[in-house]
Amino acid sequence: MTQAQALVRQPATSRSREISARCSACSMHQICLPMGLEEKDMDRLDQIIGRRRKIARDSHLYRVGDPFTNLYAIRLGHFKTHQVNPSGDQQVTGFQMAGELLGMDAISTERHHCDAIALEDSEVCEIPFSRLEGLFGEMPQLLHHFHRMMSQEITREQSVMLLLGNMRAEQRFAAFLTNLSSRYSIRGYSSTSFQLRMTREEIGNYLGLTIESISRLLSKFKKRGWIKVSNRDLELLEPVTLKAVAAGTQTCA
Amino acid sequence: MTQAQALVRQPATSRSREISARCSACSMHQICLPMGLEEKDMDRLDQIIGRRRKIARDSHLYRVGDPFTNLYAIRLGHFKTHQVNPSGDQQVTGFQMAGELLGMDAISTERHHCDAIALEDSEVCEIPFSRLEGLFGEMPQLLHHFHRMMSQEITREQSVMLLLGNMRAEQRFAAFLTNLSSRYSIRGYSSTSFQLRMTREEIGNYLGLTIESISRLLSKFKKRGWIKVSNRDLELLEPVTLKAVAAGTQTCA
DNA sequence: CGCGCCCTTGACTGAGTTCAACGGACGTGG
DNA sequence: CCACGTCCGTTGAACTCAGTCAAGGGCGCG
Repeated sequence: MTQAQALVRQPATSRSREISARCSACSMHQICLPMGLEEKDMDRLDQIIGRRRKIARDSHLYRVGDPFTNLYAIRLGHFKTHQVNPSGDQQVTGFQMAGELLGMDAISTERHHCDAIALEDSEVCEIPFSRLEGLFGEMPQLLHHFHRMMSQEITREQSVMLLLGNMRAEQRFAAFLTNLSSRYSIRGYSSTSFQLRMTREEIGNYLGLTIESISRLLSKFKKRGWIKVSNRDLELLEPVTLKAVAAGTQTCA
Repeated sequence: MTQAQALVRQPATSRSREISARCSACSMHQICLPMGLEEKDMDRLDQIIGRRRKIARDSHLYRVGDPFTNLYAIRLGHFKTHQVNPSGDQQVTGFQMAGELLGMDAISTERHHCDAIALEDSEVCEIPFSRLEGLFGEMPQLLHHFHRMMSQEITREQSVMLLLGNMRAEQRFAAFLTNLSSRYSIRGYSSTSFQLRMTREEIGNYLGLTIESISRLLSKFKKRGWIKVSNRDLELLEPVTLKAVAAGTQTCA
Protein backbone atom coordinates (compact mmCIF):
# COMPACT_ATOMS: atom_id res chain seq x y z
CA MET A 1 0.00 0.00 0.00
CA THR A 2 1.45 3.34 -1.06
CA GLN A 3 1.34 6.43 1.08
CA ALA A 4 -1.15 8.00 -1.28
CA GLN A 5 -3.50 5.06 -0.85
CA ALA A 6 -3.14 5.22 2.91
CA LEU A 7 -4.21 8.82 2.87
CA VAL A 8 -7.20 8.11 0.69
CA ARG A 9 -8.34 5.35 2.99
CA GLN A 10 -8.53 7.58 6.03
CA PRO A 11 -12.05 8.28 7.25
CA ALA A 12 -13.74 11.37 5.86
CA THR A 13 -13.46 13.35 9.06
CA SER A 14 -9.71 13.03 8.91
CA ARG A 15 -9.44 13.73 5.22
CA SER A 16 -11.44 16.93 5.45
CA ARG A 17 -8.72 18.40 7.59
CA GLU A 18 -5.21 18.64 6.23
CA ILE A 19 -2.54 16.89 8.26
CA SER A 20 -0.60 20.11 8.56
CA ALA A 21 -3.60 21.60 10.30
CA ARG A 22 -3.09 19.52 13.43
CA CYS A 23 -1.39 21.28 16.33
CA SER A 24 1.36 18.69 16.53
CA ALA A 25 2.22 19.26 12.89
CA CYS A 26 1.99 23.04 13.07
CA SER A 27 5.25 24.93 13.11
CA MET A 28 3.86 27.23 15.77
CA HIS A 29 3.05 24.67 18.44
CA GLN A 30 6.11 25.56 20.53
CA ILE A 31 4.89 29.15 20.82
CA CYS A 32 1.14 28.84 20.55
CA LEU A 33 -1.53 27.61 22.96
CA PRO A 34 -0.47 23.92 22.91
CA MET A 35 3.03 24.80 24.11
CA GLY A 36 4.46 22.11 26.33
CA LEU A 37 1.56 19.68 25.95
CA GLU A 38 2.13 15.99 25.49
CA GLU A 39 1.05 14.38 22.22
CA LYS A 40 -2.08 12.96 23.83
CA ASP A 41 -3.20 16.28 25.26
CA MET A 42 -2.40 18.03 22.00
CA ASP A 43 -4.76 15.65 20.25
CA ARG A 44 -7.54 16.50 22.65
CA LEU A 45 -6.99 20.18 21.98
CA ASP A 46 -7.04 19.45 18.25
CA GLN A 47 -10.42 17.86 18.61
CA ILE A 48 -12.11 20.97 19.94
CA ILE A 49 -10.52 23.35 17.45
CA GLY A 50 -13.29 24.27 15.10
CA ARG A 51 -11.95 25.21 11.73
CA ARG A 52 -8.87 26.56 10.12
CA ARG A 53 -10.10 29.71 8.45
CA LYS A 54 -8.47 31.74 5.72
CA ILE A 55 -8.78 35.49 6.11
CA ALA A 56 -8.09 37.60 3.05
CA ARG A 57 -5.95 40.69 3.27
CA ASP A 58 -7.83 43.74 4.59
CA SER A 59 -10.81 41.71 5.75
CA HIS A 60 -12.09 41.48 9.29
CA LEU A 61 -11.63 38.50 11.56
CA TYR A 62 -14.08 40.14 13.96
CA ARG A 63 -15.48 43.58 14.67
CA VAL A 64 -16.27 45.66 17.74
CA GLY A 65 -19.50 44.41 19.23
CA ASP A 66 -19.44 40.97 17.62
CA PRO A 67 -20.52 38.31 20.10
CA PHE A 68 -17.58 36.40 21.52
CA THR A 69 -17.50 32.70 20.88
CA ASN A 70 -13.97 31.96 19.70
CA LEU A 71 -10.41 32.79 20.40
CA TYR A 72 -8.21 32.72 17.32
CA ALA A 73 -4.68 31.39 17.03
CA ILE A 74 -2.81 32.81 14.06
CA ARG A 75 -1.33 30.02 11.94
CA LEU A 76 -0.03 32.18 9.16
CA GLY A 77 0.09 35.86 8.35
CA HIS A 78 -0.27 39.09 10.26
CA PHE A 79 -3.13 41.00 11.83
CA LYS A 80 -3.74 44.36 13.42
CA THR A 81 -6.26 45.16 16.13
CA HIS A 82 -7.69 48.60 16.61
CA GLN A 83 -10.11 50.34 18.88
CA VAL A 84 -12.51 53.08 17.89
CA ASN A 85 -13.58 55.77 20.32
CA PRO A 86 -16.99 57.47 20.39
CA SER A 87 -15.84 60.35 18.21
CA GLY A 88 -14.70 57.92 15.57
CA ASP A 89 -10.93 58.02 15.64
CA GLN A 90 -9.01 54.80 15.73
CA GLN A 91 -6.12 53.55 17.80
CA VAL A 92 -4.18 50.55 16.61
CA THR A 93 -3.66 48.51 19.78
CA GLY A 94 -1.38 45.86 18.37
CA PHE A 95 0.13 43.94 15.48
CA GLN A 96 -0.12 40.17 15.82
CA MET A 97 1.80 37.43 14.06
CA ALA A 98 1.76 33.64 13.76
CA GLY A 99 1.54 31.81 17.08
CA GLU A 100 -0.25 34.66 18.83
CA LEU A 101 -3.76 34.59 20.23
CA LEU A 102 -6.52 37.00 19.26
CA GLY A 103 -9.73 37.84 21.08
CA MET A 104 -8.79 37.60 24.75
CA ASP A 105 -10.15 41.05 25.46
CA ALA A 106 -13.65 39.81 24.64
CA ILE A 107 -13.92 37.30 27.48
CA SER A 108 -15.03 39.85 30.06
CA THR A 109 -18.13 41.13 28.28
CA GLU A 110 -18.61 38.36 25.72
CA ARG A 111 -18.38 41.01 23.01
CA HIS A 112 -15.32 42.00 21.04
CA HIS A 113 -13.86 45.34 22.04
CA CYS A 114 -11.82 45.93 18.94
CA ASP A 115 -11.60 45.12 15.25
CA ALA A 116 -9.12 42.50 14.06
CA ILE A 117 -8.03 42.88 10.44
CA ALA A 118 -5.67 40.78 8.32
CA LEU A 119 -2.66 42.72 7.03
CA GLU A 120 -2.09 40.03 4.39
CA ASP A 121 -3.77 36.79 3.40
CA SER A 122 -3.73 34.85 6.64
CA GLU A 123 -4.94 31.73 8.37
CA VAL A 124 -6.31 31.25 11.86
CA CYS A 125 -7.45 28.35 14.03
CA GLU A 126 -10.85 28.93 15.56
CA ILE A 127 -10.87 27.94 19.24
CA PRO A 128 -14.39 27.77 20.72
CA PHE A 129 -13.85 29.30 24.13
CA SER A 130 -16.52 27.40 26.02
CA ARG A 131 -15.08 24.09 24.82
CA LEU A 132 -11.61 25.27 25.72
CA GLU A 133 -12.86 26.05 29.22
CA GLY A 134 -14.18 22.51 29.31
CA LEU A 135 -10.68 21.18 28.76
CA PHE A 136 -9.13 23.34 31.45
CA GLY A 137 -10.53 21.20 34.26
CA GLU A 138 -8.68 18.16 32.98
CA MET A 139 -5.59 19.78 31.51
CA PRO A 140 -3.95 22.01 34.11
CA GLN A 141 -0.91 22.46 31.90
CA LEU A 142 -3.06 23.90 29.14
CA LEU A 143 -4.77 26.17 31.63
CA HIS A 144 -1.49 27.37 33.05
CA HIS A 145 -0.15 28.22 29.64
CA PHE A 146 -3.35 29.99 28.74
CA HIS A 147 -2.91 32.15 31.83
CA ARG A 148 0.64 32.86 30.78
CA MET A 149 -0.58 34.01 27.39
CA MET A 150 -3.19 36.33 28.89
CA SER A 151 -0.65 37.65 31.34
CA GLN A 152 1.80 38.23 28.52
CA GLU A 153 -0.80 40.29 26.72
CA ILE A 154 -1.21 42.44 29.84
CA THR A 155 2.55 42.90 30.04
CA ARG A 156 2.77 43.75 26.36
CA GLU A 157 0.13 46.42 26.70
CA GLN A 158 1.87 47.88 29.74
CA SER A 159 5.02 48.34 27.73
CA VAL A 160 3.02 50.12 25.03
CA MET A 161 1.63 52.39 27.75
CA LEU A 162 5.22 53.14 28.77
CA LEU A 163 6.03 53.86 25.15
CA LEU A 164 3.05 56.13 24.55
CA GLY A 165 3.29 57.88 27.89
CA ASN A 166 7.00 58.51 28.20
CA MET A 167 8.98 58.14 25.03
CA ARG A 168 9.98 60.65 22.38
CA ALA A 169 9.22 59.89 18.76
CA GLU A 170 12.56 58.35 17.79
CA GLN A 171 12.61 56.23 20.92
CA ARG A 172 9.14 54.90 20.15
CA PHE A 173 10.07 53.99 16.64
CA ALA A 174 13.32 52.30 17.68
CA ALA A 175 11.36 50.33 20.28
CA PHE A 176 8.89 49.31 17.61
CA LEU A 177 11.58 48.03 15.25
CA THR A 178 13.39 46.25 18.08
CA ASN A 179 10.17 44.58 19.15
CA LEU A 180 9.40 43.29 15.66
CA SER A 181 12.97 42.10 15.33
CA SER A 182 12.85 39.99 18.46
CA ARG A 183 9.48 38.51 17.60
CA TYR A 184 10.69 37.40 14.16
CA SER A 185 13.79 35.99 15.77
CA ILE A 186 11.70 33.84 18.15
CA ARG A 187 9.84 32.49 15.13
CA GLY A 188 13.04 31.48 13.41
CA TYR A 189 13.12 34.32 10.91
CA SER A 190 15.87 36.84 10.43
CA SER A 191 15.98 39.40 13.22
CA THR A 192 17.63 41.99 11.01
CA SER A 193 15.86 41.68 7.71
CA PHE A 194 12.11 41.59 7.31
CA GLN A 195 9.14 43.18 5.66
CA LEU A 196 6.87 45.69 7.32
CA ARG A 197 3.39 44.23 6.81
CA MET A 198 1.65 47.44 7.81
CA THR A 199 1.47 50.89 6.25
CA ARG A 200 3.34 53.88 7.64
CA GLU A 201 0.00 55.21 8.75
CA GLU A 202 -0.75 52.11 10.82
CA ILE A 203 2.68 52.27 12.45
CA GLY A 204 2.14 55.93 13.23
CA ASN A 205 -1.28 55.34 14.68
CA TYR A 206 0.06 52.52 16.86
CA LEU A 207 2.93 54.69 18.13
CA GLY A 208 0.83 57.79 18.69
CA LEU A 209 2.56 59.62 15.82
CA THR A 210 1.59 60.81 12.35
CA ILE A 211 2.45 59.19 9.07
CA GLU A 212 4.76 62.12 8.30
CA SER A 213 6.69 61.56 11.51
CA ILE A 214 7.19 57.88 10.67
CA SER A 215 8.38 58.80 7.22
CA ARG A 216 10.85 61.32 8.64
CA LEU A 217 12.09 58.85 11.23
CA LEU A 218 12.73 56.23 8.57
CA SER A 219 14.71 58.79 6.57
CA LYS A 220 16.62 59.91 9.67
CA PHE A 221 17.53 56.36 10.72
CA LYS A 222 18.55 55.59 7.13
CA LYS A 223 20.75 58.68 6.98
CA ARG A 224 22.40 57.63 10.26
CA GLY A 225 23.18 54.27 8.69
CA TRP A 226 21.11 52.36 11.27
CA ILE A 227 18.72 50.84 8.76
CA LYS A 228 18.22 50.16 5.07
CA VAL A 229 14.73 50.77 3.71
CA SER A 230 13.10 50.19 0.40
CA ASN A 231 9.33 50.48 0.51
CA ARG A 232 8.25 47.85 3.02
CA ASP A 233 11.56 45.96 3.00
CA LEU A 234 13.63 46.70 6.03
CA GLU A 235 17.09 45.80 7.18
CA LEU A 236 18.46 46.66 10.60
CA LEU A 237 22.13 47.54 10.11
CA GLU A 238 22.75 48.63 13.71
CA PRO A 239 20.42 46.58 15.91
CA VAL A 240 22.48 47.32 19.01
CA THR A 241 22.26 51.06 18.48
CA LEU A 242 18.54 50.77 17.85
CA LYS A 243 18.13 48.88 21.12
CA ALA A 244 20.07 51.58 22.92
CA VAL A 245 17.88 54.29 21.41
CA ALA A 246 14.77 52.33 22.40
CA ALA A 247 16.10 52.02 25.94
CA GLY A 248 16.76 55.75 26.06
CA THR A 249 20.48 55.18 26.56
CA GLN A 250 21.33 56.88 23.31
CA THR A 251 19.70 59.61 21.24
CA CYS A 252 19.71 60.50 17.60
CA ALA A 253 20.98 64.04 17.92
CA MET B 1 -22.37 32.88 78.09
CA THR B 2 -21.73 36.41 76.82
CA GLN B 3 -20.68 37.19 73.28
CA ALA B 4 -17.25 38.16 74.51
CA GLN B 5 -16.80 34.76 76.14
CA ALA B 6 -17.96 33.01 73.01
CA LEU B 7 -15.29 34.83 71.00
CA VAL B 8 -12.60 33.92 73.48
CA ARG B 9 -13.54 30.28 73.34
CA GLN B 10 -13.16 30.00 69.60
CA PRO B 11 -10.15 27.95 68.49
CA ALA B 12 -6.96 29.88 67.83
CA THR B 13 -7.09 29.46 64.08
CA SER B 14 -10.43 31.18 63.92
CA ARG B 15 -9.57 33.86 66.37
CA SER B 16 -6.44 34.90 64.48
CA ARG B 17 -8.56 35.92 61.52
CA GLU B 18 -11.24 38.53 61.95
CA ILE B 19 -14.68 37.47 60.87
CA SER B 20 -14.90 40.45 58.55
CA ALA B 21 -11.88 39.06 56.70
CA ARG B 22 -13.90 36.24 55.17
CA CYS B 23 -14.95 36.74 51.57
CA SER B 24 -18.63 36.28 52.37
CA ALA B 25 -18.44 39.05 54.94
CA CYS B 26 -16.37 41.38 52.79
CA SER B 27 -18.17 44.30 51.23
CA MET B 28 -16.27 43.72 47.99
CA HIS B 29 -17.35 40.16 47.29
CA GLN B 30 -19.82 41.19 44.61
CA ILE B 31 -17.02 42.83 42.63
CA CYS B 32 -13.95 40.86 43.62
CA LEU B 33 -12.72 37.38 42.70
CA PRO B 34 -15.47 35.47 44.56
CA MET B 35 -18.21 37.19 42.54
CA GLY B 36 -21.14 34.91 41.93
CA LEU B 37 -19.86 32.00 44.02
CA GLU B 38 -22.13 30.06 46.30
CA GLU B 39 -21.50 30.19 50.04
CA LYS B 40 -19.85 26.76 49.99
CA ASP B 41 -17.43 27.66 47.20
CA MET B 42 -16.67 30.98 48.82
CA ASP B 43 -15.62 29.13 51.94
CA ARG B 44 -13.22 26.99 49.92
CA LEU B 45 -11.71 30.10 48.40
CA ASP B 46 -11.40 31.58 51.88
CA GLN B 47 -9.42 28.59 52.99
CA ILE B 48 -6.63 29.12 50.50
CA ILE B 49 -6.35 32.87 51.00
CA GLY B 50 -3.15 33.34 52.91
CA ARG B 51 -3.25 36.47 54.97
CA ARG B 52 -4.91 39.81 55.10
CA ARG B 53 -1.99 42.22 54.97
CA LYS B 54 -1.91 45.88 55.88
CA ILE B 55 0.20 48.04 53.59
CA ALA B 56 1.19 51.44 54.88
CA ARG B 57 0.93 54.49 52.69
CA ASP B 58 3.83 54.90 50.25
CA SER B 59 5.13 51.39 50.85
CA HIS B 60 5.51 48.69 48.25
CA LEU B 61 3.23 45.69 47.91
CA TYR B 62 5.74 44.27 45.44
CA ARG B 63 8.56 45.48 43.22
CA VAL B 64 9.77 44.82 39.70
CA GLY B 65 11.62 41.53 39.65
CA ASP B 66 10.10 40.13 42.84
CA PRO B 67 9.24 36.45 42.38
CA PHE B 68 5.56 35.89 41.77
CA THR B 69 3.71 33.79 44.28
CA ASN B 70 0.56 35.71 45.07
CA LEU B 71 -2.15 37.71 43.47
CA TYR B 72 -3.54 40.42 45.71
CA ALA B 73 -7.15 41.48 46.10
CA ILE B 74 -7.53 44.97 47.49
CA ARG B 75 -9.85 44.99 50.51
CA LEU B 76 -9.39 48.61 51.45
CA GLY B 77 -7.49 51.58 50.11
CA HIS B 78 -5.85 52.54 46.86
CA PHE B 79 -2.74 51.53 44.96
CA LYS B 80 -0.80 52.64 41.95
CA THR B 81 1.30 50.45 39.70
CA HIS B 82 4.18 51.78 37.67
CA GLN B 83 6.73 50.52 35.24
CA VAL B 84 10.31 51.67 35.00
CA ASN B 85 12.19 51.66 31.72
CA PRO B 86 15.94 51.06 31.32
CA SER B 87 16.78 54.76 31.39
CA GLY B 88 14.99 55.10 34.70
CA ASP B 89 11.84 57.03 33.95
CA GLN B 90 8.56 55.78 35.27
CA GLN B 91 5.15 55.28 33.77
CA VAL B 92 2.18 54.88 36.06
CA THR B 93 0.20 52.06 34.45
CA GLY B 94 -2.84 52.19 36.68
CA PHE B 95 -4.61 53.20 39.86
CA GLN B 96 -6.37 50.37 41.65
CA MET B 97 -9.09 50.45 44.26
CA ALA B 98 -10.92 48.03 46.56
CA GLY B 99 -12.21 44.91 44.84
CA GLU B 100 -9.55 44.97 42.12
CA LEU B 101 -6.84 42.38 41.58
CA LEU B 102 -3.12 43.13 41.52
CA GLY B 103 -0.29 41.09 40.09
CA MET B 104 -1.81 39.42 37.03
CA ASP B 105 0.99 40.69 34.80
CA ALA B 106 3.45 38.50 36.70
CA ILE B 107 1.94 35.16 35.76
CA SER B 108 3.74 34.91 32.44
CA THR B 109 7.32 35.14 33.72
CA GLU B 110 6.74 34.43 37.41
CA ARG B 111 8.34 37.78 38.19
CA HIS B 112 6.57 41.05 38.79
CA HIS B 113 6.87 43.53 35.92
CA CYS B 114 5.94 46.64 37.85
CA ASP B 115 5.96 48.18 41.30
CA ALA B 116 2.72 48.32 43.28
CA ILE B 117 2.59 51.06 45.90
CA ALA B 118 -0.13 51.98 48.40
CA LEU B 119 -1.46 55.51 47.94
CA GLU B 120 -2.88 55.41 51.47
CA ASP B 121 -2.94 52.90 54.32
CA SER B 122 -4.49 49.88 52.67
CA GLU B 123 -5.34 46.24 53.12
CA VAL B 124 -5.01 43.33 50.71
CA CYS B 125 -5.85 39.63 50.64
CA GLU B 126 -2.94 37.47 49.61
CA ILE B 127 -4.02 34.84 47.12
CA PRO B 128 -1.39 32.14 46.55
CA PHE B 129 -1.63 31.61 42.82
CA SER B 130 -0.65 27.96 42.71
CA ARG B 131 -3.34 27.11 45.27
CA LEU B 132 -5.83 29.20 43.32
CA GLU B 133 -4.97 27.19 40.19
CA GLY B 134 -5.65 24.09 42.24
CA LEU B 135 -9.19 25.28 42.86
CA PHE B 136 -9.87 26.06 39.21
CA GLY B 137 -10.25 22.41 38.27
CA GLU B 138 -13.13 21.98 40.67
CA MET B 139 -14.68 25.42 40.52
CA PRO B 140 -15.34 26.37 36.90
CA GLN B 141 -17.34 29.41 37.99
CA LEU B 142 -14.34 30.75 39.84
CA LEU B 143 -12.14 30.08 36.83
CA HIS B 144 -14.54 31.79 34.49
CA HIS B 145 -14.68 34.88 36.63
CA PHE B 146 -10.93 34.93 36.94
CA HIS B 147 -10.72 34.94 33.15
CA ARG B 148 -13.19 37.78 33.05
CA MET B 149 -11.02 39.76 35.43
CA MET B 150 -7.86 39.19 33.38
CA SER B 151 -9.75 40.05 30.22
CA GLN B 152 -11.07 43.21 31.85
CA GLU B 153 -7.53 44.23 32.65
CA ILE B 154 -6.59 43.80 28.98
CA THR B 155 -9.58 45.92 27.96
CA ARG B 156 -8.74 48.58 30.51
CA GLU B 157 -5.20 48.84 29.22
CA GLN B 158 -6.43 49.08 25.66
CA SER B 159 -8.55 52.08 26.56
CA VAL B 160 -5.52 53.70 28.16
CA MET B 161 -3.64 53.07 24.91
CA LEU B 162 -6.46 54.84 23.09
CA LEU B 163 -6.20 57.68 25.56
CA LEU B 164 -2.42 58.03 25.32
CA GLY B 165 -2.30 57.55 21.58
CA ASN B 166 -5.17 59.68 20.39
CA MET B 167 -6.54 62.14 22.90
CA ARG B 168 -5.71 65.76 23.58
CA ALA B 169 -4.82 66.80 27.10
CA GLU B 170 -8.26 67.97 28.18
CA GLN B 171 -9.88 64.88 26.75
CA ARG B 172 -7.48 62.64 28.66
CA PHE B 173 -8.16 64.40 31.89
CA ALA B 174 -11.93 64.35 31.43
CA ALA B 175 -11.70 60.62 30.66
CA PHE B 176 -9.67 60.12 33.81
CA LEU B 177 -12.21 61.89 36.01
CA THR B 178 -15.11 60.10 34.35
CA ASN B 179 -13.40 56.77 34.88
CA LEU B 180 -12.82 57.40 38.59
CA SER B 181 -16.39 58.58 38.93
CA SER B 182 -17.88 55.41 37.49
CA ARG B 183 -15.63 53.18 39.55
CA TYR B 184 -16.63 54.90 42.77
CA SER B 185 -20.24 54.66 41.72
CA ILE B 186 -19.96 50.87 41.25
CA ARG B 187 -18.57 50.63 44.76
CA GLY B 188 -21.50 52.50 46.24
CA TYR B 189 -19.70 55.79 46.75
CA SER B 190 -20.69 59.14 45.33
CA SER B 191 -19.95 59.41 41.64
CA THR B 192 -19.67 63.20 41.81
CA SER B 193 -17.79 63.85 44.98
CA PHE B 194 -14.60 62.10 45.97
CA GLN B 195 -11.00 62.54 46.96
CA LEU B 196 -8.08 62.20 44.58
CA ARG B 197 -5.80 59.74 46.34
CA MET B 198 -2.86 60.47 44.06
CA THR B 199 -0.70 63.54 43.51
CA ARG B 200 -1.02 65.74 40.43
CA GLU B 201 2.31 64.37 39.36
CA GLU B 202 1.04 60.78 39.45
CA ILE B 203 -2.04 61.76 37.47
CA GLY B 204 0.12 63.54 34.92
CA ASN B 205 2.47 60.63 34.60
CA TYR B 206 -0.44 58.24 34.10
CA LEU B 207 -2.00 60.45 31.42
CA GLY B 208 1.27 61.18 29.63
CA LEU B 209 1.18 64.83 30.72
CA THR B 210 3.17 67.02 33.11
CA ILE B 211 2.17 68.12 36.56
CA GLU B 212 1.82 71.67 35.26
CA SER B 213 -0.63 70.55 32.59
CA ILE B 214 -2.78 68.78 35.17
CA SER B 215 -2.76 71.84 37.35
CA ARG B 216 -3.77 74.03 34.41
CA LEU B 217 -6.50 71.61 33.40
CA LEU B 218 -7.93 71.62 36.91
CA SER B 219 -7.99 75.41 36.86
CA LYS B 220 -9.55 75.46 33.39
CA PHE B 221 -12.28 72.98 34.31
CA LYS B 222 -12.93 74.89 37.51
CA LYS B 223 -13.21 78.18 35.63
CA ARG B 224 -15.70 76.56 33.22
CA GLY B 225 -17.78 75.51 36.22
CA TRP B 226 -17.41 71.82 35.46
CA ILE B 227 -15.74 70.91 38.74
CA LYS B 228 -15.07 72.18 42.23
CA VAL B 229 -11.56 71.56 43.56
CA SER B 230 -9.94 72.12 46.87
CA ASN B 231 -6.62 70.36 47.20
CA ARG B 232 -7.46 66.69 46.74
CA ASP B 233 -11.21 67.09 47.25
CA LEU B 234 -13.07 67.02 44.01
CA GLU B 235 -16.66 67.56 43.01
CA LEU B 236 -17.94 66.98 39.49
CA LEU B 237 -20.51 69.69 38.84
CA GLU B 238 -21.09 68.82 35.18
CA PRO B 239 -20.53 65.08 34.85
CA VAL B 240 -22.44 64.97 31.56
CA THR B 241 -20.25 67.64 30.02
CA LEU B 242 -17.15 65.87 31.28
CA LYS B 243 -18.31 62.66 29.67
CA ALA B 244 -18.88 64.49 26.42
CA VAL B 245 -15.40 65.99 26.55
CA ALA B 246 -13.93 62.57 27.29
CA ALA B 247 -15.81 61.14 24.33
CA GLY B 248 -14.51 63.93 22.10
CA THR B 249 -18.01 65.17 21.39
CA GLN B 250 -17.33 68.49 23.03
CA THR B 251 -14.23 70.60 23.53
CA CYS B 252 -13.17 73.18 26.04
CA ALA B 253 -12.46 75.99 23.62
C1' DC C 1 -1.63 55.60 -20.07
C1' DG C 2 -3.82 57.38 -16.27
C1' DC C 3 -5.61 56.87 -11.80
C1' DG C 4 -5.25 55.94 -6.92
C1' DC C 5 -2.71 54.77 -3.10
C1' DC C 6 1.22 55.18 -0.36
C1' DC C 7 4.98 57.63 0.83
C1' DT C 8 8.34 61.66 1.17
C1' DT C 9 9.78 66.28 2.03
C1' DG C 10 9.41 71.18 3.26
C1' DA C 11 7.46 75.23 5.71
C1' DC C 12 4.72 76.75 9.29
C1' DT C 13 1.96 76.20 13.60
C1' DG C 14 0.58 75.13 18.02
C1' DA C 15 -0.31 72.18 22.09
C1' DG C 16 2.01 70.96 25.74
C1' DT C 17 6.69 71.07 27.94
C1' DT C 18 10.23 73.33 30.31
C1' DC C 19 11.96 76.66 33.30
C1' DA C 20 11.26 79.64 36.95
C1' DA C 21 9.10 81.92 40.70
C1' DC C 22 5.83 81.80 44.17
C1' DG C 23 2.16 80.24 47.52
C1' DG C 24 0.06 77.42 50.82
C1' DA C 25 -0.52 73.23 53.77
C1' DC C 26 1.58 70.40 57.01
C1' DG C 27 4.79 68.61 60.32
C1' DT C 28 8.74 69.25 63.35
C1' DG C 29 11.42 71.28 66.63
C1' DG C 30 12.81 75.21 69.39
C1' DC D 1 3.03 79.22 69.72
C1' DC D 2 5.77 80.50 66.07
C1' DA D 3 9.80 79.58 62.86
C1' DC D 4 11.31 76.81 59.48
C1' DG D 5 11.70 73.37 55.92
C1' DT D 6 9.60 70.38 52.77
C1' DC D 7 6.37 68.82 49.77
C1' DC D 8 2.82 69.79 46.67
C1' DG D 9 0.47 72.72 43.71
C1' DT D 10 -0.28 77.02 40.82
C1' DT D 11 0.77 80.37 37.39
C1' DG D 12 3.37 82.85 33.79
C1' DA D 13 6.66 83.13 29.87
C1' DA D 14 9.57 81.04 26.46
C1' DC D 15 10.57 77.11 23.86
C1' DT D 16 10.29 72.85 21.19
C1' DC D 17 8.82 68.62 19.33
C1' DA D 18 5.69 66.73 16.63
C1' DG D 19 1.45 68.00 14.09
C1' DT D 20 -0.73 70.23 10.21
C1' DC D 21 -0.92 71.75 5.64
C1' DA D 22 0.62 71.46 1.07
C1' DA D 23 2.94 69.81 -2.93
C1' DG D 24 5.02 66.31 -5.39
C1' DG D 25 7.08 61.55 -6.40
C1' DG D 26 6.86 56.62 -7.30
C1' DC D 27 4.75 52.29 -7.87
C1' DG D 28 1.16 49.03 -9.12
C1' DC D 29 -2.93 47.97 -11.47
C1' DG D 30 -6.95 48.30 -14.43
